Amino acid sequence: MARSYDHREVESAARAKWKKLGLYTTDVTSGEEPYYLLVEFPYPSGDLHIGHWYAFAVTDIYARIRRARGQNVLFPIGFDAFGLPAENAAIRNGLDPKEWTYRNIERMRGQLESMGASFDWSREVITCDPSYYQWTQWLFTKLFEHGLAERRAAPVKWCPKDQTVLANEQVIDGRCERCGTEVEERNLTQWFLRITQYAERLLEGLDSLPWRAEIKDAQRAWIGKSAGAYLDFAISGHGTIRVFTTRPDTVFGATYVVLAPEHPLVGELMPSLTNAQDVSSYVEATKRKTERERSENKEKTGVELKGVTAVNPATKEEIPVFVADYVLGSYGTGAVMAVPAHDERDFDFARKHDLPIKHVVMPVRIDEKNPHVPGKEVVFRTIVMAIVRNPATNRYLVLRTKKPQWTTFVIGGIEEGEDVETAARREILEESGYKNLKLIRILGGPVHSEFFASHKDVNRIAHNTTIYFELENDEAVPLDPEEAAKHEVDWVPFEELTRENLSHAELDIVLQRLATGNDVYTGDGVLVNSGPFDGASNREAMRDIVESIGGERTTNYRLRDWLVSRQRYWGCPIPVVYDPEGEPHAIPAEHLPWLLPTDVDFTPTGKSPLASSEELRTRVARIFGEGWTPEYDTLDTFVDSSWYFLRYLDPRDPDDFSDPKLMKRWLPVDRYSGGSEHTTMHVLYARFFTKALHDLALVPVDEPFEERYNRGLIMGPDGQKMSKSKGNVISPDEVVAEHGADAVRIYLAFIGPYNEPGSYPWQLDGVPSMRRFIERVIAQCDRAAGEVQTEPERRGLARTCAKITEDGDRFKLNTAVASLMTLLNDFERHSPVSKPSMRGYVQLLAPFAPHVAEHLWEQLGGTGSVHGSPWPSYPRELLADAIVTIAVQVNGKRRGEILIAPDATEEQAIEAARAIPGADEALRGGQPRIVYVPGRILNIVV
RNA sequence: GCCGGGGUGGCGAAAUUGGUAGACGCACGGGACUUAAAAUCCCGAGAGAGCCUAAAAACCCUCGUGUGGGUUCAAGUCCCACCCCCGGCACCA
Repeated sequence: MARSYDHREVESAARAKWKKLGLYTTDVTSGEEPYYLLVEFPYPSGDLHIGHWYAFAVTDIYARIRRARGQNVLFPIGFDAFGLPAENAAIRNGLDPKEWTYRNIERMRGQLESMGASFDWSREVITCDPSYYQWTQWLFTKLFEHGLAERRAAPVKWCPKDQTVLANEQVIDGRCERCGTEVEERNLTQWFLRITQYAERLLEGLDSLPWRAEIKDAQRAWIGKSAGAYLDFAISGHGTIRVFTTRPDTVFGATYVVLAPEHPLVGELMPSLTNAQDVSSYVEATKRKTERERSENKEKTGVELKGVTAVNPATKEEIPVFVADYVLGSYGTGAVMAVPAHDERDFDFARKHDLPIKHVVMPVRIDEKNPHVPGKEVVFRTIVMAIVRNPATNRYLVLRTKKPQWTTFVIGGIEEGEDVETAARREILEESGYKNLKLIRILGGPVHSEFFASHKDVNRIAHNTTIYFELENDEAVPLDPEEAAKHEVDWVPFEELTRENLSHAELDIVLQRLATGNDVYTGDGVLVNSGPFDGASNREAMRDIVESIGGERTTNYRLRDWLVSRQRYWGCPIPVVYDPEGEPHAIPAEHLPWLLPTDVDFTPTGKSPLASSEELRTRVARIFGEGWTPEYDTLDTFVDSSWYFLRYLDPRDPDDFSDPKLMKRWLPVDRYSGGSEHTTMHVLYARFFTKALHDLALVPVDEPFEERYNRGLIMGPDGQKMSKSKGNVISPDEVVAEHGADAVRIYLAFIGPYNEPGSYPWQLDGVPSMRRFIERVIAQCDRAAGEVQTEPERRGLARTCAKITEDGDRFKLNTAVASLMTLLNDFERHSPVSKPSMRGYVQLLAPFAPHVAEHLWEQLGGTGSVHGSPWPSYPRELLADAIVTIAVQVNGKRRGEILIAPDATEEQAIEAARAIPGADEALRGGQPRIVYVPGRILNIVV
């Protein structure tokens, strides 16, 4: 008989006991099996939501499992406490951001404690506290001294509502990440951290990290490495334009050059232009557009720079120069060579502006039905293939040849001096007699195909250009009898133009061009129209082409330098002052922390509120002298969170940002758990900080996080994202008050695997069902009797203990909970269970339901705290079953099962299987093949 | 569009990495207790046929892990093609 329990009483008693025992204060200096478990610290918004519970309660379970296994676990907590909401509260309600923040922290501490989480509160860090940001500032000055922080003018994203600069990462679809306002572009002098210097190492470092593919790939995409080359295009009388391209192999096909509107050369060339007016109004119009408008409009616009031309360094041809906003000023050199035949964007632009399209890479099709015959002569031909449609019947012209039994389109060689269309018309007339044809279009560039031409007994390599005609009428001249004897003319519907019916290996590519009108070929192949490189593989020729035209092989990254200046009050002041000449100087360590002034006006003006502080100005003058001026901007809050895991090791140290000995012992963080939204920003920044500080000999490791897991998302009961407007928000405080923290903890662990992102709807019956489970455990403890453990009890405990250990390490706490439930089911079937066994059970339960476990531990006569008692180590032989059930199959189909020792011999298994009629029958007939996997399966194959 | 992750009962999910598919839980059905209900406890359950029956159960058979093919004694798991959902990136040359 289960009884209800008063979770309030049990929880407060347990927490009081832990506090008295000081159970969760980690001694970081004792070196026994240190394990650093980190979870992203929260922003003190003032209210703990269910997502926080999911983040902290489930990781707490794992911290407790590790501790129970005898390890010294560091599981710290703190607050990422600088940020916009505090300032908004100040602007809107006239509150002091500091007071607002600390009040929220106070409130959230209480809520976090209601989880029963085993945080070591003595190591709490608060990023807005001067004792913390002093070291954020100090680290910034170190980066500055080593050239990793620099000040430069740059076009920056500006949010007109928040009156601040945004990092690229904070712009989502051209809108401010926070308030959704469309962002503008402004040119300001700003502080940057030079993360791009670490692009390659940030990329390489990923290779050896055991993270999930989706995390690594997201970071790789963010870094966006591409190998290519710089090529220089001479401009008539104006030096050169340097372009970046990943496809230098296509330079022979570059038919124009495009500059981004921001490109400095546009201004320089302006005086030489005959259409300077048009060009400058285009550039101005682009500037006025938001990022969003620019990318929304997929129609490619642009203006030719009339009066200047560029010279293609490969062909020496003069080609036009354009300015167009489909080229980004911020990537590569801000200029591209346009190869419309082999680049989708250039193709769109060329079509729109009627620019020449020159094909230089041919796709390759080898006819596997008709491959080259070794030893035969190889004959090369340039040919044309004509697709002719009769619009009246909607059928296509094919020839059925007799000698090799082929069905083909009209096909033939292009003769000296002939163009593609003339050759095609001639061949159509000769082979089919039709003469009134309307040219529709040429289907892209030539295709390189290889096949064996049996009628000529030669291996053929053909460069085949396909041309598409429609029949104007079916007037035809009679065929030459010799020609007519060779083949017969037929008309077939489109559906019959398949690889089965036609002999062209290049059919797929031709039909796709016909159907989609998209002639761009971006793949690899054989070069053509490329001078000395004709016939070579484009990949293999890449290096030589770059060399031959004096280009420079290089690598480009999508990653940009990290803009850290914010025109905000509630952030870490950038520790810099300017001398009378305006040169920046790092503030010396003795003046740190460089305090945030308090005499400021928060009203947004487009400038940092710090600029309104009289105290800051006089402070600078007093310390540095007359004429010296302060830096008014504050740091992006991502800077604060890029090193907090270092501070946790030595949070109160007044003389250093962390302790070198402790860093050596505890780093890297063993496991870091957080939200997938931080994969590309926070985690990348923290990795960058670690590498940079490692290079300055300040941090012993090169990578901060050994393991990184992104947790899933808790959805509302309706499967939708929780939001106040949808009315599907679950308030953890209410659920906890009703059912108790332990039930909520178990439910969150049980809801799904924690080692993968995903979304889990909140099931309303979920928490009560876990409560029921807890009450069944209580009932079982009440019933416990006797001091002698039975063998099955010990086996069950050993197995469950092993399962929790294994599943915990994979962060699959859902199946760990299931194993506890399974064991309880077993115990209930064999009730009563001995007291030592129930004590063992309560130990295994303790990480999941720490309060009630403490209560039961006392009730069962356990000494001290259950959380101070490491799990007993169960002998390995308890894990192996003496007898297992294995399936018996006949020809792979299950016919029954037998009970047998896991190490039984094949003979014993077969003997046992004779009891199963189907198996017995199979064993009797002839010589069955036996597949026996001990402990798993017996398969009889007849 | 590109990259990544997925698709298993009514639902959340398991499956030792090729070896009894659906553990564990929710919801559901039946029963016990109760004057009754709630709570609790016991039993059942992927789908479908067959057999036995007054009806059921046991039992046995077939099908079954998005779709279609393949490899294998054996496929949720491996290979090929395709469909759908989720996440990231997206005019990055």
